[in-house]
Amino acid sequence: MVTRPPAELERRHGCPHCALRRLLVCAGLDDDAIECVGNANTRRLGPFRAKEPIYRAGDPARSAYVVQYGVVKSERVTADGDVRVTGFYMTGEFFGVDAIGAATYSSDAVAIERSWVCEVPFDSLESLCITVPAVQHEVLRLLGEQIRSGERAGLLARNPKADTKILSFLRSLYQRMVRLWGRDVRDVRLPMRKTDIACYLGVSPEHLSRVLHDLEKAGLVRNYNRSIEFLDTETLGVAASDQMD
Amino acid sequence: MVTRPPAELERRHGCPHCALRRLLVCAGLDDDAIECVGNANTRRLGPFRAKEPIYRAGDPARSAYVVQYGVVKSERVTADGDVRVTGFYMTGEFFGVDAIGAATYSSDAVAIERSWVCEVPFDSLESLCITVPAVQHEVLRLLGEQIRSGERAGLLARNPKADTKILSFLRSLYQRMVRLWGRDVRDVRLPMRKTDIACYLGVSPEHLSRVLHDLEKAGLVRNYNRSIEFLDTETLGVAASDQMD
DNA sequence: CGGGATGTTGAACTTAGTCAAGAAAAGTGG
DNA sequence: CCACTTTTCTTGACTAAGTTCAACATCCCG
Repeated sequence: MVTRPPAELERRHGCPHCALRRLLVCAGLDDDAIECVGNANTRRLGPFRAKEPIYRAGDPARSAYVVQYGVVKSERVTADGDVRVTGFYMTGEFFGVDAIGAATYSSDAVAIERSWVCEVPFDSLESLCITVPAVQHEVLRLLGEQIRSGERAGLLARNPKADTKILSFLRSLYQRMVRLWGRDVRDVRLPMRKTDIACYLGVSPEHLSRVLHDLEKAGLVRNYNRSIEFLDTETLGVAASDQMD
Repeated sequence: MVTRPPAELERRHGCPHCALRRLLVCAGLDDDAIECVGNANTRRLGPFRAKEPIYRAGDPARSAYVVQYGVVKSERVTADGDVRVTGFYMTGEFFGVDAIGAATYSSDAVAIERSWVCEVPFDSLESLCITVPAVQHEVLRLLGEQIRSGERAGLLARNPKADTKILSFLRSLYQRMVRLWGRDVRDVRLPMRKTDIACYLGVSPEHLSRVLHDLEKAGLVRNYNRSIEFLDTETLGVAASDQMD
């Protein structure tokens, strides 16, 4: 059964076709053009409870998704048999896009907290691209952005210093949250487990714990048991060029 | 001045519009449809000599490229001021695709050895996508593949064990070369410098040297000064599922 | 045939992972 | 709402791994 996400978020990102709508607005289309999005087979799914999968590795890949409200992580089993988190997705962000042109998803997508998502079938998207060139342009831009953000993440991961990786991760997450909420938020708390962050960064949980302890002593963050709060937004928010590596 | 790459390669990948042509053949188009590719503004560039840039970070991003013959690397300066290699591209592979929808390139693309490339302007590609839906489909598939390969590289990079990273890197490179040459090659030699590989993997050159030494003792590779030769193709060529992490 | 770039080797040092035990939350069920 | 179990996180001591520094060998290019 599908219920609705909290009212405030409903106002901000709430239309059932939020994903495509935002895409189209970016593409500079007028209301008439946007109307035809109603024909696309997008639909809202949820709520997913914490730990509930949206899709699993091996499922036939048919749609991308946008987080409408909540937080989703993707993870996969590596060849050695360990699990590794491959991404975190917050309100308004796409996931599953990496499955375009693949037969099946290569990772699980799992809700971290109570979440709603908007499903965007690949074939609907594709036909919409053919109909409306501006949408195609916007979709290509989106895919390019995906490639770039993946590259940034890879660059971050290759940095041998764990401290740098962790700080960069916090920084980029902070920036995403500021972009999302549109204001300078200080009391933002990360919803994901520390183990997930450690797993994402390829760092041992113990070491992450120690580094966070140091960052707390330095006054940059406050270290809760289940989450992290940003304190020194000056240092964390510095220029986007610093966010990589 | 533009001369032509070696004759054998000319036969295999030689048409001036090789990139799009291959794309279209994959898309299942007939010769008539492929004919119209001639209208796209693709052109062959080269030869670039070793260390000569194809584009630089900050240049306005207008085209993707396909390596027609040779090897190209991409690299960028990180926030800390070190240089890091972000990718290697061999004959038939795309690079610069990550700049789609961006104002400028974010990395340098540099020839590693004498190379020819085929330029594919973004706007030509985009209008071709609008004209021929099958091309659009194929381009989306290509971008999806780019995202996935970036994800695989990131996963590899996050593996804490340097040995695993190095072996995975060799393995995936070996598989790419087999795919490229279409036969089981044993005497394949990697064209890039060891320092480049170390830099790409985020490992010190010294450590890479030691690991390669061990791999040579184990009979997996032969370790030349400027390059690496694959010996134990059995172990290196194992199932594609092993190539990540 | 130099001279600069590239690669190798060894030793000391630094960093991060592992193991094990304990503390703090969060979920669970009465 | 409270006690109990489970999960998640922290802390400390130890160990393994990789970096750094320095010296040397080798190769390639002009």
